[in-house]
Amino acid sequence: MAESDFDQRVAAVRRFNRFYTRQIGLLQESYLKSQFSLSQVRVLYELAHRERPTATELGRELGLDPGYLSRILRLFERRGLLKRTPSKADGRQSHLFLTARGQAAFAPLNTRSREEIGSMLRALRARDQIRLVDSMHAIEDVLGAQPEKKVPYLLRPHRPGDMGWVVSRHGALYAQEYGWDEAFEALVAGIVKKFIEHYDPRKERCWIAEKDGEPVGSVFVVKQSATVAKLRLMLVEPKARGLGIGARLVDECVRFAGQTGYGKITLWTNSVLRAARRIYKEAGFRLIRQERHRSFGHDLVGETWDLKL
Amino acid sequence: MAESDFDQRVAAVRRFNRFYTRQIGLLQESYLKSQFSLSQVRVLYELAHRERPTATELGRELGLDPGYLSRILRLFERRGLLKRTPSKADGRQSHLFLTARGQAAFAPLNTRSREEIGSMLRALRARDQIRLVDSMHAIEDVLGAQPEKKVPYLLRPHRPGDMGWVVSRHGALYAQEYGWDEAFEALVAGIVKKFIEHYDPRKERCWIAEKDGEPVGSVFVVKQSATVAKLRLMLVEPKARGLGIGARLVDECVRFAGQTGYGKITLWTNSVLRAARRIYKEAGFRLIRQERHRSFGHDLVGETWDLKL
DNA sequence: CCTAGTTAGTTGACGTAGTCAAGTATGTGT
DNA sequence: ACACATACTTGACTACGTCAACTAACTAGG
Repeated sequence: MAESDFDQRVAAVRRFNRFYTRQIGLLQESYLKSQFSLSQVRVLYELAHRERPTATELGRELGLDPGYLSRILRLFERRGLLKRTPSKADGRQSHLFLTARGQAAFAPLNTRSREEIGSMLRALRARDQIRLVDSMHAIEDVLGAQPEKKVPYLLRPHRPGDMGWVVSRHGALYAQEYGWDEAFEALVAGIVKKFIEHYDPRKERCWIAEKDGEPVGSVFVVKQSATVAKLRLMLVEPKARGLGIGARLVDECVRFAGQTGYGKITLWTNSVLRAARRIYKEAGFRLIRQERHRSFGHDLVGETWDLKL
Repeated sequence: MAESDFDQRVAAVRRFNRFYTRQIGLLQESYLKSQFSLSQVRVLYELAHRERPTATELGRELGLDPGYLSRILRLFERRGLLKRTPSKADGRQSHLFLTARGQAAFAPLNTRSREEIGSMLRALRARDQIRLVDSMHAIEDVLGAQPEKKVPYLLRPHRPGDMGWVVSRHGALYAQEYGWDEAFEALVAGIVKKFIEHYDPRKERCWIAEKDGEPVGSVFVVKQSATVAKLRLMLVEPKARGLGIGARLVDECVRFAGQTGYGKITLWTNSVLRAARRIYKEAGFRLIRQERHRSFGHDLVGETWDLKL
């Protein structure tokens, strides 16, 4: 009796595997239209969601043959999607990360996948959606999905629509959190306008942090002079704070500025922005000077921070 | 708020897909050791569990390219694993079915897969097993797995261990259902012994019906003379009745006898075996003669049934 | 400090699984 | 009777993925 129960469970699991094999097959069809194979997309995904993993780490996670993976990575590197930095701890390893171009290549795949799942889900009643998601969690839980160390957000270059978001969220959040008036939103709008009009892709950059498909953070690097980069408009949505997104954004800017050949990166902020100040400090910026000013309807202390590259 | 919930659900489904892609990858590794590719195994599985499907039906179910499937089927046919009978309803289609050899080739794969899932499940606590299976059911339910038309059993040729099962289950079931004494089990043992000792693979055959990995039915075709085949020892476990296993077993015998070149298939049964009699009748057998006899502790009416091939 | 053994990653050689497009024969709708 | 769809089949192709051999760097033990 108990044994027969067990056999039925085995049969149920096998049936589910067949069912889901097919299901995954259907969902993966979209990759066929892209320039990447399924394995390549999986690698891209992991690269976009991990903190500078090593090749072995990826191979283990995805169950890929090391040789095969090595080739995929080499291809990505040749196409300029990927860079490596040698590991300090272990000379055999490298830490891998997507370049802006790699992030840009991944973004549409990611979006399409999300849209497909979204439209599949939308076809279900809300309670079925919940039942589905709960069941999936239960399975992952039982089968011991390790509590993923992946970062739950991803960075990507800006694209149409992002600039409006940057302006409106800066306006809304600073109003809400510090009571700043519309003058600030206007200032941001001006910065953004200038960025777009004079955008120099070789020397300037914008990153948007995305979580569950929504923008939740931004940062800009603009050229102040041939040797000085300026970091601007760093923002993280309240609901996405505590994930290290701010630090990651700043980190990305510093790395970019370093690689691009700037000698220094500078930024201007205000003393009331405590969280941001801490991030700059941790990233290695030094406070250079302060000055009082009245802006956005408040008396503020402006600060200039620098980092030598 | 509601939209953010929705995004999180999409993210959860995507995470599960990644997780299960890997999971399935792990479970499928065993096929690498076999002589078949994953797709071939999937095709074999469907062939073993469906009633004479057409190629299109398989292709649709498995999501395979028709050309690719056609090649797989041709290969199976060349290896003698598969036969086709032209469809009467549609001249373009054929109905596919595994030969005994095909069933024999599939059986060990099936067993290994079941063992692997079994050992994975055994590593879980009973309540986690239940939670897993329930969740899988929920997912299939929500995602609308069509209420599978597959037969929940499969036929395979006999293998070591089966004969003991045939003898003991005949003994036990006839004792339980009709009160027959041990003389019947002895008779069965004699038949089985003779079958094994004189087994002629070209002209004789045994099928075991299996459900959830357990034998649940049997039937034998033995050579009575050069032109007459004899059907013997048809049995279906009570818990597996109502699935059409009996009819399928008899069907298989008739087909085999026909293909093998016999002119007639005959069988001997007793009038009390109502269910079996009906199956024989439906398969096209005609009652040839009856005779009273006392056997196994009861007064019985023996019957001989024939079918011209 | 040396050695043996392990691990990270790379490369070459290879086969076949799977795709795509064109073709044949049969069936279906108007 | 016609066009159009469907059920396969076949040929041609390739890139996906496997396997084994190799180098370089790390680790452990005496």
